[in-house]
Amino acid sequence: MSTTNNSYNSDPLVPEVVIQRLPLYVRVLTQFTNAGEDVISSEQLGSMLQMTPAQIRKDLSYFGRFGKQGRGYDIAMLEGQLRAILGLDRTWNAAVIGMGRLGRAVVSYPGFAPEGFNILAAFDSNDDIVGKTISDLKVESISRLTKSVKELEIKIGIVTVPIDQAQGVIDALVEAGIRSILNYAPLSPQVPDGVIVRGIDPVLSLQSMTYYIR
Amino acid sequence: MSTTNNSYNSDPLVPEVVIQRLPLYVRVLTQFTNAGEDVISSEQLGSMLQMTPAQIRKDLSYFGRFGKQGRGYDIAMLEGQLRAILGLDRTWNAAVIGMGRLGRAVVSYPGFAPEGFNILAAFDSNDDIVGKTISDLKVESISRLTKSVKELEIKIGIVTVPIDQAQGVIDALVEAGIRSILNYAPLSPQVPDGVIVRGIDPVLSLQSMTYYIR
DNA sequence: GTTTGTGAAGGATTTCACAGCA
DNA sequence: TGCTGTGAAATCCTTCACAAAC
Repeated sequence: MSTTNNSYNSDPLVPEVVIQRLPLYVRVLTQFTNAGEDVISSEQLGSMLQMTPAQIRKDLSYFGRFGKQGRGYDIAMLEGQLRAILGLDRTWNAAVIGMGRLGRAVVSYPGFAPEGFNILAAFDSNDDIVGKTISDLKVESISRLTKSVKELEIKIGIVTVPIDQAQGVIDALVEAGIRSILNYAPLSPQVPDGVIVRGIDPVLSLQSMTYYIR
Repeated sequence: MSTTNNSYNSDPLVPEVVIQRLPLYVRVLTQFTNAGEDVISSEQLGSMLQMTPAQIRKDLSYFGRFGKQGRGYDIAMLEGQLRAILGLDRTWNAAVIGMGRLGRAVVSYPGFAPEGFNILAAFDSNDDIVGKTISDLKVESISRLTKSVKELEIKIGIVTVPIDQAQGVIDALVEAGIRSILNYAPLSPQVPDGVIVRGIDPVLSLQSMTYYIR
């Protein structure tokens, strides 16, 4: 996918792969709530996600005992628990760096805010763009990154600059104290331990699919 | 990730995880070629990608013996071999289904064509959009999907419709003979064995990062 | 009867460590 | 000497299978 790119694991007690599946569970639970259901079994969850019921039960068992034998899981309760575990029971402030075509698409994407991810700042290195307002965001110079990150309590950096600027921007984000980066640039950046980078790279996803259809 | 979402594995002799890393190697090798280098060691590749040299050597050993002891790998040769293994030594035709905001961003993204992925057709269910030309593509009705997929030899479907239409569109793609789908809709679709789906979902990526910074 | 939670088993992946070659 | 290729060891992850709970 795009693709995930990370090596940091703050808590080896819970495998990274498990953490990455929890949002999938949250998503299915939300769908079931909207469909008016109350209770769901690991069997049902598994068939929605094309995975085994045992894996779902094992994943959940890292965090507690959420189900009732003979019945299954209370959907609303489980969704709430998982959201709390993932830190989704609050909002998160993000900044987008790079306001070209991609950055504009990202700030106007309507899928972030409903999930609690608020893009509060936009940055660019190009003086022709700095100062303009795009999707209600006043574009700032990258030199103001550290200042704005502090003032706005930004915890997530979204990198949408061209590839040749990406490592520099990521260095600047790390310098500014950001520990979570969503990277749209097609490279694997170097980051210190403790900083998590997830890559969004459709080309990489396509390039591994072709192996199976070639 | 974005995020990857797949369960099909046509050749269990080579683990899926290995296949997914090969495009990363290709990308780094391309960078090194552009930087004028001739030879690279597993140590160097590993430090670029923040992974162990042993893993890289083991991954490559599934496909052959590409290196020279005491020296490393010839960059151009290794890149060529990996591209051939992945099926990247040819072009691939793709169709985008859903020409709203996201679909327009995808067809105008300049990163696909240089890597050999050509978007040759665009579809939408909305009659107000069908017939319009967007980025040189005449938008067709979804009812023409099967016909156009055959005529244009399209092998990859890129799904950018709203969530409530996504499963239906994916069913139609499978029906039309497509076995590789890049899915931008935020759901885990049901697909038969033999069809590969990779999901591009920035929200899912963010939702697992917050666990580590909460 | 149904379904969870979980040790134990099994399988997959990564890392080690070193023989062999340039 | 330097670095690959690879069996063997170690680690990690998934699945099994069943006692316990409803």
